[in-house]
Amino acid sequence: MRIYSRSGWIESMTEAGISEASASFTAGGREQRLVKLQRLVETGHAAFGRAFPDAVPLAELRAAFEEGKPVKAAAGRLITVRDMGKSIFADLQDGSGRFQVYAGKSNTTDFDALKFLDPGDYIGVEGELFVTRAGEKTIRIQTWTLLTKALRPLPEKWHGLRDVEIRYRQRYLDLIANPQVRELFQQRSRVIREIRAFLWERGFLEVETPMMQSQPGGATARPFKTHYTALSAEMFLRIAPELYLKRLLVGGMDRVFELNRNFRNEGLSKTHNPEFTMLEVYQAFSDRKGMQALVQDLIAAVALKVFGKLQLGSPENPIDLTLPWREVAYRDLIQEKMGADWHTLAVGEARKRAEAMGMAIDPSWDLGLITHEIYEKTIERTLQQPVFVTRLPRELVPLAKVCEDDPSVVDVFELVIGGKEIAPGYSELNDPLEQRKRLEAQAGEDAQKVDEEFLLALEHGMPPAGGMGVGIDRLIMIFTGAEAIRDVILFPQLRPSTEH
RNA sequence: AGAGGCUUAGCUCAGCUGGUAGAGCAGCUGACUCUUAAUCAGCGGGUCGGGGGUUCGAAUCCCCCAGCCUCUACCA
Repeated sequence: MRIYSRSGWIESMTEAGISEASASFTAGGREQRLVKLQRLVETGHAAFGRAFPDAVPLAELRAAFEEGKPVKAAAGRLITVRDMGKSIFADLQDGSGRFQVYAGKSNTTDFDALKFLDPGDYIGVEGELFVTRAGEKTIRIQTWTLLTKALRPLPEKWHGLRDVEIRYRQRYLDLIANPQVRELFQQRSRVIREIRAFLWERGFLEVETPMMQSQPGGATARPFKTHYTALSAEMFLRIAPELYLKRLLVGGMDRVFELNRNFRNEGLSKTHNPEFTMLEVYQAFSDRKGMQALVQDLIAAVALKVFGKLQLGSPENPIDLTLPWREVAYRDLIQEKMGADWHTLAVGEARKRAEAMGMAIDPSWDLGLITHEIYEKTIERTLQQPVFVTRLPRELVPLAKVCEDDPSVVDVFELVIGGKEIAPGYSELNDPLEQRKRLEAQAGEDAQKVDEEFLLALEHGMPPAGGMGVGIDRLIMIFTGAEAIRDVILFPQLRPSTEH
């Protein structure tokens, strides 16, 4: 018998020697499921169903439950099936949750064909609501429709899916098997929506600037290279949108933001994925202080909207986002941790102390570099609660204005939460002559060239402005207590695999 | 990119000093009209990540390769 041969599944069954007479069942259940699919088709069910409109989300059925109420349409994936002969209980799962369904030989149409269903299949049902003796809210199925036959079994129902490689490579299985994973990504989506809503309400315009750039800039990072055939040009995936967003400030777009991906050709770690989501915000006539206020209001407001509270993080690393957040100058923070005399030390003495802390210090480094190494490697990770570290050494930030009272430091903040850098913000440098000097000084060491078109834009006049960026993936980690960035990215970068 | 660890059935995991590969869940057959990790009886399922070596004999010891994890490096 040949049914639905277009996709070739009947052929593969034939090749595998599977027929009605001799079902040579093998592990994994795929062949059995192909046979069951064939049986379902023979009893008049569409192999793979079409639209099943008006299906009520299962969570709504639960919320508006009334004994005896008819259910015109509900649909979902069979998760568990408890077959008791003339009576079958099963759990149906859709995007909103799970709901038990019941089929009885005396009250369900086409009852016998239910035996050909498996966990993983999608069905649509019609029936009525009732409560079982055990008190479980349930749909009594009157009629049912096969929507999709799953040819592969689900992951184990009790232990769930633990194998991290499968969880990331086949995220759909993770989402099916682990409800908390699905919930986390729902939260992520809501966070992003609330960020947009917050900024929109304050008059910011969302824009999209090039991801493919001939001159990557706005950060110091190794870019991904690609080739544009039509232009015969080498292109780069952007490492930051900053220089384009500033061109928009020059163009008179006073309040802009972009919420999108950046790409950096760097290694993987618990806190690094090569493509990551970044929010960048620019506001004309503002400055570092204004952005600091904006970012803390933004993060606290979004946390309240999505999670309903400001106490987040994990039990091991609780985080309290109650406002206002601490602000401390870089220099003072170093003194607090390293001793009041730190900034007056001779380089040799500083190196000795750093090495005594177990740090590897390059002999050529000056006091500033040694200090920053200590900040990044030991101090930053101890900053659990939100803190704005301000007044960083100017060498570290070439795109920011220097402080009025001390030109050796720049008017910036670095927001640290949970020991991780979450958001930098600056009083943006709008002096094109000074900007050129700073970029050239930095370009000297690296292969990174000066972006002449950006400087040309600045020469047309950029209003004084504050700017900031928020690492969205890391923010989600803080909010949800996730310990690895891969747990907040649906498809994190993995090495290409040829197996299976 | 460097160091260490891990890889056994579809899934979760046992497998001791080398001696014919195990369990639970999933699957198959049967029983059962209120189960919910359904239960009961029976059955099938493996290139032990891949390749090579040592050995009478390798999941187990050695070498190479691959993937994953952790740390380090580049960075947010």
